[in-house]
Amino acid sequence: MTAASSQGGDGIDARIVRTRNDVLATVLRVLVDEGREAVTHNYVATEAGYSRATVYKHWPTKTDLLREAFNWLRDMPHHVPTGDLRADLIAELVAFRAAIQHHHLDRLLAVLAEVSSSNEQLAEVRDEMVREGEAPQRALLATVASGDQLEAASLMLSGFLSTAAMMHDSLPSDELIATAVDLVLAGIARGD
Amino acid sequence: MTAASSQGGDGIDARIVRTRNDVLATVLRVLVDEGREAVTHNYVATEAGYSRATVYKHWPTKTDLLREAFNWLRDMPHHVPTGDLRADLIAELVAFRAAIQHHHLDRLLAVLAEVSSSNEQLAEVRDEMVREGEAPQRALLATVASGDQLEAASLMLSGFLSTAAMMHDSLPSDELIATAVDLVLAGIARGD
DNA sequence: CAACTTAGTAGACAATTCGTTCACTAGCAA
DNA sequence: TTGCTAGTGAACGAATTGTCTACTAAGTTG
Repeated sequence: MTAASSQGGDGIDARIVRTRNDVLATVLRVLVDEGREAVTHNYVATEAGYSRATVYKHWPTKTDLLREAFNWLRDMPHHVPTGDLRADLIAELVAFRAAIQHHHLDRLLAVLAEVSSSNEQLAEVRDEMVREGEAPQRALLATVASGDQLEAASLMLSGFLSTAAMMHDSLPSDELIATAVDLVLAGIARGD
Repeated sequence: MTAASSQGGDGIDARIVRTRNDVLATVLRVLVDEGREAVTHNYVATEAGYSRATVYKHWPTKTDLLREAFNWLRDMPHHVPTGDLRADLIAELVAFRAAIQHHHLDRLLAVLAEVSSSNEQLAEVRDEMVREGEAPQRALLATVASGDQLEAASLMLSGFLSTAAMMHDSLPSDELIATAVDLVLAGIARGD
C-alpha cells in the first residue's frame, strides 16, 4: 500500500503520522487477505509491528479502526476525463476495474456493505465512498439522461462491475465493459 | 422465519429436525439483525434457546453454522413465469426486491460476499445461491441476446437491485425497475 | 546540541469468551 | 415399557479482550 511517511516539520510529531499510516494500511491489508474476522487490535498491532497498547490508544474501538482505515483509503489518486462520452464511460469502468484488481476494492466494498447494515458510522463511510466513486460516471450519464433513466443507468453500470467482482469473482474484459456501456447508451438513445 | 418443524415419522429423531430448524433460523435472524459479528455459537445458542454444547455438537465450526444456515435458506419458495418478456423480467426483479424486503436478502448476500473471499466453502454456497437467483432472469434474456450482450445485460440487471440495496440502502420503485428493464431491452434491440 | 515532551513499549491484570469434556436428564422410536 | 440418543448444565484450561502501569526512545523546540 506504499504508505509514504510524511517528512514531518509541521510541528506534528512524525511518529504519529508513521504509526497511523502503518497501522491503517495494515488494517486494509488484513481485511483483504484474511477477512474482517482477522481485524482485531491484537492481530493488527503485531502485523503492523506495534504494541497492542499503541493501537488501543489511537483507536479504542474496532469501529474506529475500520472507519479510519476506510477514510485513509479514500485519500487516494483518481483519474481521467476526456471528451467522448462512450470512451469516457468505458474509461471510468476500466479505472474501477483497475482499483478492484490492484487494491481489491471489491473485498473492501463487501466488508463495508456487510458492516454498514448494523453500524451507523460505517454506513456513513460507505455512503461517502460510494458517492465519490459513482460521481464521475453519473456526471457523464447526466449529459444524455435524467430522472429515472439516469438513476437506472447509473445503478446498472456501477452494479455491473461490483456484482461481477463480489458475486462472481470475475473481472469483465474490455469487450464486456464496452458492451455494457453500449447497451446502456443505445437504450437511452432509443428510449427518447 | 416460519420454520416448520417437520412431522417426523421417518425414523429420524424429531428433536434433530427441530433443533436444526430453530438454530439455523436463529443464525439468519441474528445475521440480519445484528450482523456477522454477533454470530457466535454462544450467542446463537442462547437466542435459539439451546445450550452451547448442543450447537457445538451440530456445527463444530462457525463455517459449518453459516454454510448450513445459507443452505437451509435456499430451500424456500420461488416464483412465476409468464409469456411476455418485458413483463417477465420486471416480475423477476420485483420478486427479487420482495426477497430483499421481506427476508433482508441484501444483508445476507453482503455477508456471503464478504466471507466468501476468505472461505472456500462459503464461496461455493454463494456461487450456488447467485446461480439459482440469476438463472430465471438469464433464461429470459437468452431469448433475445447472447454472448457478451447476454452477459452484460444479466450482470447489469442483477447488479442493479443488489447495488441499490447493499450500497444505497434503497429499494427501486416499480417505475425505476421498469425503466431499467426498458433500457436494457431497448439497448439489445438497437444493438442488432 | 541539550532539554523538554510525548509516542510507543513491555508486561501484568481481571474479565470475558472459546472450545471441549463429562455425567446426567428427558424425549423419541419401537 | 424399554432402549437409545439428543440436549443439558456445569466445569475446565486456554486464549482473547480491554485497561493500566512504569519505562524507554524518539521527535520538537529553543
